[in-house]
Amino acid sequence: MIALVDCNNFYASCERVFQPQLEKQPIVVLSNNDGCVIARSNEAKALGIKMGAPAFKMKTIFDHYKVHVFSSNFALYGDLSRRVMQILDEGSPAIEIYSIDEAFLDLNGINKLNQFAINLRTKVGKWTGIPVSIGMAPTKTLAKVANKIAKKHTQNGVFLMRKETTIYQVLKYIPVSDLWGIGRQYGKFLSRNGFNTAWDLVNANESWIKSNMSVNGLRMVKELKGIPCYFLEHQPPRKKNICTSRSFGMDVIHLQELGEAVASYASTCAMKLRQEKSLTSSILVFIKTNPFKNADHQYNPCQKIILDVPSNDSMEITKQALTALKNIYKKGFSYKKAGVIVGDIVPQNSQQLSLFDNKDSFKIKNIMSAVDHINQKMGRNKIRLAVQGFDRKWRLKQEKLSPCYTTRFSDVLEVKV
DNA sequence: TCTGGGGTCCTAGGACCC
DNA sequence: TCTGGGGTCCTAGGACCC
Repeated sequence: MIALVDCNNFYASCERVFQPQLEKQPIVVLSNNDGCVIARSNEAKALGIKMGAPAFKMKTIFDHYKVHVFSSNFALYGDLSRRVMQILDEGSPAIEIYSIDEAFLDLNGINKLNQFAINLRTKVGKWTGIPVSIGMAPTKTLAKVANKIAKKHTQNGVFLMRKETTIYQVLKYIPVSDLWGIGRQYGKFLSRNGFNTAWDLVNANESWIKSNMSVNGLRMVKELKGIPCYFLEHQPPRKKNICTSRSFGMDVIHLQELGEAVASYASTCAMKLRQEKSLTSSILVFIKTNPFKNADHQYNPCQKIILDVPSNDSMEITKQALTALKNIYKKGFSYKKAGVIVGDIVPQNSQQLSLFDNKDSFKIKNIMSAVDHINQKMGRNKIRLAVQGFDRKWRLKQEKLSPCYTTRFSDVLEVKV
């Protein structure tokens, strides 16, 4: 048996932990640059605020219903996530952290499943302030279904789906588009072909499913029938690509400022590579104009540079990224977004050296680990490359940012007695 | 004024090799 | 009359997830 633990309205719940007066109040959290709604409390959902809605179009509703609006505070969400996952890890035989707010648990050897889940949920709530829902079933896909029921149709936030009769009964009420692995396109496609509920898929012709929805669709159907096709991954697999990109808070015109942004994203990619103990062999830089400004000329170029020797050195990766940027930059456009993607990633310990490379890689490695160490201790970007700039006018818009209650000393709550 | 960021996997088709 | 069989690698496009 597998459990899926999912934090309810995670980002919105995080904002509420340190502001309990917001209990029962509508809350939304906006994407970077205060662009779109990416999380909503139940009260905000009830007001009809849609996921992904552009914030500027919702302003009247926000004002009228006194919705509490937050910029995203990933330092806070990441830290609370880490705390929730730690509790789940300690309380179960094995865990796969699936995303910032979800984890699969291996339930092997646990007897009273319902009681176990209720206790776990209470503990997470008490220790972190984050409400979670827990669904339990024989496969990951079914655990996802069970979780949905737990969240929407139970008092205690826990739902166990084990007996075949229970499972099939539930599947008759689940629309195909609610299933894990069915997105917009497959949802429409299946409905055109007469499949409405998950139960219809259980009874579908498997070879038709495979030829129309690839092997992934087939796996999903098998999992609905209780045959496991996806297993717990105890160690996160090495990433194949790492991307750092942002929209700008304002239009950026000059190469200089664009360069600061690209240099910053490149150094962040290099830092993420070092965290993963990986090296990249290719660096892709892209810049984009604003696609919503129809009247403006659009220009969305990219360039990829292949490295002779795989690297995770910030200086090297940034230098290459800036070369690519200079190649694609054109005057006369207003740029809205830029990004760096590193790919062809290999493990740090299997670096293919070059016969003609005369860099002192040992020295560079020491520099980078000293920089990482200082930045970890003293705050992000305390030590950085000068090309990353100092004004950073292109920075994100974050007008409603909450304090980093748990990760920054100056933001720790004060209690007056 | 104003519209996010970060990933994975699969398949088909085109190129190449022997 | 009529043109094999077995591979690899790369890319673009399309689907999905959070």
